[in-house]
Amino acid sequence: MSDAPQRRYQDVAAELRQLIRAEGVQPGDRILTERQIALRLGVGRSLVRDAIIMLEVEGLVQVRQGSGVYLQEGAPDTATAPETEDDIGPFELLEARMVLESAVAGLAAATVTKADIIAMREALDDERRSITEGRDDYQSDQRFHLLIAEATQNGVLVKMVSDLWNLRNRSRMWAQLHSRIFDDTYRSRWLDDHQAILDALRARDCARARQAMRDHLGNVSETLMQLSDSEDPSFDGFLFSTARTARTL
Amino acid sequence: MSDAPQRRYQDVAAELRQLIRAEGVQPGDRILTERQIALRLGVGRSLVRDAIIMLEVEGLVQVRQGSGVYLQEGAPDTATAPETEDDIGPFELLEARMVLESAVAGLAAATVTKADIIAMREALDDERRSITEGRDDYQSDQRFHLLIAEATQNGVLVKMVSDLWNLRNRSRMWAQLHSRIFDDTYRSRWLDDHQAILDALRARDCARARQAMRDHLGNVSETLMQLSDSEDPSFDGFLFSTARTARTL
DNA sequence: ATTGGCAAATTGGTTGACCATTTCTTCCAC
DNA sequence: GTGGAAGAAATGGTCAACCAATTTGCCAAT
Repeated sequence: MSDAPQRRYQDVAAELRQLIRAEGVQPGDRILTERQIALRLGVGRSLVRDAIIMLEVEGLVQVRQGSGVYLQEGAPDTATAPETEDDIGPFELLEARMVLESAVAGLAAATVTKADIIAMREALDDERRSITEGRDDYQSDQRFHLLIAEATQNGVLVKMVSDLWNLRNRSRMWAQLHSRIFDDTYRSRWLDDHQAILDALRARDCARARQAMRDHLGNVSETLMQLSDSEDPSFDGFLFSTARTARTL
Repeated sequence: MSDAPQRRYQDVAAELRQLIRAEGVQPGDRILTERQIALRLGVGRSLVRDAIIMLEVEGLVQVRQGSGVYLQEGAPDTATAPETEDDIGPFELLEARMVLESAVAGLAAATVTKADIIAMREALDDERRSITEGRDDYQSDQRFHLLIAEATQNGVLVKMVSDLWNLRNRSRMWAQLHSRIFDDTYRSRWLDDHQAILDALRARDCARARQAMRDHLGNVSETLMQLSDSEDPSFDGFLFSTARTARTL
């Protein structure tokens, strides 16, 4: 995707998370006031407000006017989950997609409607066109996967799949890996995978849909693995063997 | 959980989503400027900025200084997914948890360490204490489920499970349902479920762990179904039969 | 000693002016 | 006519001052 330099409030949010952990704030407790934080981090208060809104949307804190900012009850330990902001490894992401999307595909096979099938077929036509025209565009790919989630009629599942794609689109490492794909052979293969998934959905065969999605993401993983440079210190392939995941699904 | 009146920027964000849809903005296009939106909606620009940050964190838009605000490529159709802000039905959420957490449990069985097991056992001890002391507190329940996700060593999966619990904790309808649980029998039963999951994880039995998690959430669903008033117009149980889901997993 | 209410302090909310960056326009040199 | 540089316009970023809601604590009335 395009450039998009990080916005400053995101850095401040990261510092703020760290600060919350350092202060040993417990869930339900009040954290420092906006003014104190601004002073402490040496930034303006509006920047702190922006950062707090980010943490609020993420569900980490709760804001009450006239009272203060409170650490949300039941928030994951700030000590154990600091990687929200770190860049996410492609294979870590693929493993998560394998876990979620194959189960979603299985469910979708039980709930898919004729209209869903038609929309999916259009997405695949679009993808085929994209490949032959040499467009470097993953719109239709993403659209196909989202349509599967939408077929479950479950808004929460749609949001989760959508979130995963957002993570991918924002990942530095993924963009880096993606830039190495100069061969359209891969995309054709993935299109075949998609067709197989669609066929399974049309047949309303849950087990086959699940298996087809698993195979597809396994293929993607394999391709990316070949393209990866295992010498890169941030290479995370060895940690997330999709073979391991496939065995447990 | 406590009161927490909605913050104004969230309303503005909702209006802004609607505005984007009404204007027919396509992914990749630039939306109205902050000043135009402020004028259009009759609010201050800072409020618009706050709303935009929310949409940015949600992955719907992208902000570029000096240039404008752009609709993120590959964002889910603003027309088809307006329910992000609506309250989420308990059974819709339970179905999503069934899909995700059972797969996560299966994977965790392959990756769990001794330290993980110990931490989980402590969480269950805490839960047992919580029940006998009559504390009305779901901290240890949530903690147990999060520990399972953490055992996969996959930060993305941890974040997804954590997000699901956040949704639950913020759900009006869930709070309403929860307030009807006056009988500790349910919680004891769920504790037994948890123990069964832990046993499967200790045995590193993927299939059994998956099944135990599925059964557990099935039990929760059944209990809530009995507590539900099917006359309530917002009752969504009929839409999300967990039997349907269980068949496909 | 308890309680009710009032006032001050604290806290987040809002506004408007100004800053930094990007984009668009214009005009001149070639 | 074309290319490019300069500058004007537009856009998001930041800040400081002020506003509104909430909490706290004191003090008088009971």
